[in-house]
Amino acid sequence: MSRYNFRLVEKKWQDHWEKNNSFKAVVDPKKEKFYCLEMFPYPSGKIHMGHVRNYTIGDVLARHKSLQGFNVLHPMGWDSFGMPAENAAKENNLNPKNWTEENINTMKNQLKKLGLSIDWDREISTCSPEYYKHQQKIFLDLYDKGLIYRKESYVNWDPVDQTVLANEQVINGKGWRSGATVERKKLNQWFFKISSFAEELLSDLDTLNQWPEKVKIMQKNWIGKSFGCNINFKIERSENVKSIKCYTTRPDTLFGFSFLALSVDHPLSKFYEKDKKFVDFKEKCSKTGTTEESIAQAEKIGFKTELLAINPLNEQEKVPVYFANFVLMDYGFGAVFGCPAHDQRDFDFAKKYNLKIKTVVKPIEETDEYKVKDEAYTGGGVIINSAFLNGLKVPEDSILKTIEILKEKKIGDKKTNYRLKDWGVSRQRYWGCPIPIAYDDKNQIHKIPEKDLPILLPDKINLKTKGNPLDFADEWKKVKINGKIYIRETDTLDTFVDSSWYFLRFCSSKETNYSFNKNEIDYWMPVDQYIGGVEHAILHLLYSRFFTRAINLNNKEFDLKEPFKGLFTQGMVCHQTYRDQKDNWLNPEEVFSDDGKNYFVKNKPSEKVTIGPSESMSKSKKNTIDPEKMIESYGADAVRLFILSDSPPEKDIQWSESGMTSAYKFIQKFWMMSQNILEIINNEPNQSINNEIEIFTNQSIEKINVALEKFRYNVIIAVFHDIFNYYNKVSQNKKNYKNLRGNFEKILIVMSPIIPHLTNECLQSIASENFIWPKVKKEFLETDEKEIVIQINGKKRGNITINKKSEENEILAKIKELDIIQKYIKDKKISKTIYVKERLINIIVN
RNA sequence: GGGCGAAUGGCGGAACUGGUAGACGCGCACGACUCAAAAUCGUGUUUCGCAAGAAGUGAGAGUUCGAUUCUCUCUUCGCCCA
Repeated sequence: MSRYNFRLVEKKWQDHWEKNNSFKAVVDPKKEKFYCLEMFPYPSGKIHMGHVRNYTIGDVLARHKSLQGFNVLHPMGWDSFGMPAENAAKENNLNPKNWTEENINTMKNQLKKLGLSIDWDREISTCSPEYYKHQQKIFLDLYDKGLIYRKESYVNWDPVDQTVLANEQVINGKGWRSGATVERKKLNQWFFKISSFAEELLSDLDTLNQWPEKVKIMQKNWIGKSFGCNINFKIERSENVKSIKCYTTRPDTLFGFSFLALSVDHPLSKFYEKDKKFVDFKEKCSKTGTTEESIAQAEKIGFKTELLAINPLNEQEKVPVYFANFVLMDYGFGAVFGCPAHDQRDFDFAKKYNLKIKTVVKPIEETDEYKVKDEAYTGGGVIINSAFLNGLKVPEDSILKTIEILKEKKIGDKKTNYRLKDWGVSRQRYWGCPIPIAYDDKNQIHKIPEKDLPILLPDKINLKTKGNPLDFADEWKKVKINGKIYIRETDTLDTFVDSSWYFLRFCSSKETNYSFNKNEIDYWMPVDQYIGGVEHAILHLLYSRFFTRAINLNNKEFDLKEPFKGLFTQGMVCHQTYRDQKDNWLNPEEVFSDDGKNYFVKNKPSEKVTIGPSESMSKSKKNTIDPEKMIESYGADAVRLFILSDSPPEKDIQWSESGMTSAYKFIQKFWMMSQNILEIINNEPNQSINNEIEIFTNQSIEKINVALEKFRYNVIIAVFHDIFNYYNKVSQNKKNYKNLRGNFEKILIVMSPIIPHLTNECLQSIASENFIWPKVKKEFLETDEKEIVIQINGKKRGNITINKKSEENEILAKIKELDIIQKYIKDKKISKTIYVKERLINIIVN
């Protein structure tokens, strides 16, 4: 018998699927649909193991649903705008378009070698004009709906990449890509009004019952709804202002008021612009980033004004007014009241500038003499030192009661606030979707007419400019609208925009006139199962939820709010890291070991290698494994099997060579065993039925069904091994039972989502083309007899096989006769027995 | 600092709503085949103990006839937010 030649077999089936268009999805109202989507990749060059894991998980689901009779949509595309292409093109004097297209070609071929059940007819690429034309249309649509606006605002500026960064692209005050210290800069920017959907995006999380709880909590925190109060503080010693408005979530600590802090961008700042000290101070503040994190970490500094603010609850009390670096203009009104005793930030500030620290909340167990000492007290308790507020419970009663009082006194008003800010989408980059806007000489905004879309990116461009290359594309920038010459917007859209609606476009990717085909959207949407990395838990998913709502607004043709019905977030692929004696990272291929304990450098065998912890695969740590090489050495089925086998899909997986070879060995021995079974089936007819085969097969399928529902794919692989162990014994028996063929066929079908090439090859010789997912015969899941556990005082002491219909006293009588039990119960009184049906019997003696 | 989650053999991990802890795999040991090795196959493999038996799911308590599973306290680690 020949070894399994995976190269021939896998090629054969991949060609077969391609030729027959096996995975083409067509709207069919008579069939129930299933839209299975994995997050589409960025075409960076080659696929990596993370992709293999992501797309294998999705493929198993798509194939399973298809066998169950669903009409499955399983598309793939490319998130192909973005900086890596621009940077690579700059370095190598290429065109980003060519670089991207080459990568797409390579990666598409690699994905095909994995044997994925993808409808390639629907392929999209976000950098192609056929795609971004529609994105520009959507932009104009949202602009007309008032969901897009332009404003001057402070941004995170990356001085190396010369571009604006989103808050989440700033990590520890540094640009996520360049690593440069991020600065604050004021620029005209385009914004999407995501904040106007804040309440809806928050409350509708409750409807997403097939999303991981963890992701919903992350989104909830990100939206950050808070209740609070607007308070007007009267101001003394100023000719310019009579009062300043603050937002606070802790009005109940108002008696602890000891300073008022303003953002340096507060309208009041204009009266200080001639004061050199203030200008210097403002300059110093601009060195801090704009993220909450960088502001929290920076040292708290202030600029004291001559103004005094009056405590509205105690007008005798007047406190200084500062400009401070920790107050953000776009949160509340750019002004906060400082209560050092109960806010750590205010506490630090008060310590630094020697301001009063008055305790107004005490923990329940403390006396009224309690005083805050080394740090602010932010916990619950009771209000003290606060006149008519004294005794209120913090936070249950205190906040709402205080707001009521302030409202009565016409000092303040209840207010809900959100942490979620509008989404800045302008990027000073070439390789992105052009914004369909132009400006006249008075800088007035003009829409590019829809008939002139798409606005193509200029082919010829000098990428070696500082800043945005499009700013220097003089010819391209000029545009004629209604006979007048305008200047185009040269910023391009954040690539998160591209991925915020691609799942809609997949439904009708060939539709040329409209962005979507209503028929197809109505049928396919929402995505039934979305699969991807947890790193996109907040932004991509939130933006997509926003986009779907924004398109839905005032649109009778489009009836959808939540794009992703089910969400699954998979873990990362990790691998051991290696370093040489000089602490340089080493590739796994540069390392060898004779004993599996001590590792050495391959071309310098005397040099010892330091083994680091297993970390997520990354090029910088050189601990990546090339999927294509693995597929070439072991075959796609083996790679698919291994990537699913070792850990539950939501957890990180450790890549190991031994695990990979073990998967390969399984493929080989399963093939051998299958050939033996197929031979038995074809050669030796036999009329008897083997009940055991029936029971084993049905139980195995049931286990697989249960595990599939819960994405426990690693458990399915364990069942595969059980199946091999069992059928291998059956094959050694060499007896052909009447029910062997049917049962083995079912086994091959339920294994096919994970190892499709091998199973299809085997199925070809015994089954028809159109197999369906087998139904479990319940009658074979359980037998009449069952082994149950005997416990004495809760400890396991033995087993007994009983008939399921036996009564408790019958079983007990039998047990009393057993020798192994005798010694535990003789001379003792049985005070109680507990019988758990078909599970165990517990005898209590004393 | 806040939120969420995790901790089970040498390793990855299994265990339905509280009911036989360690499925399955890796590794390891021994054996078969072989002149030999690789490959393959077989047997064993939580710990202590010759055995009977005892202990055992990060630590400590609690609820229960019975706890990996529920409750409380603590430790360590991971992720997110600050």
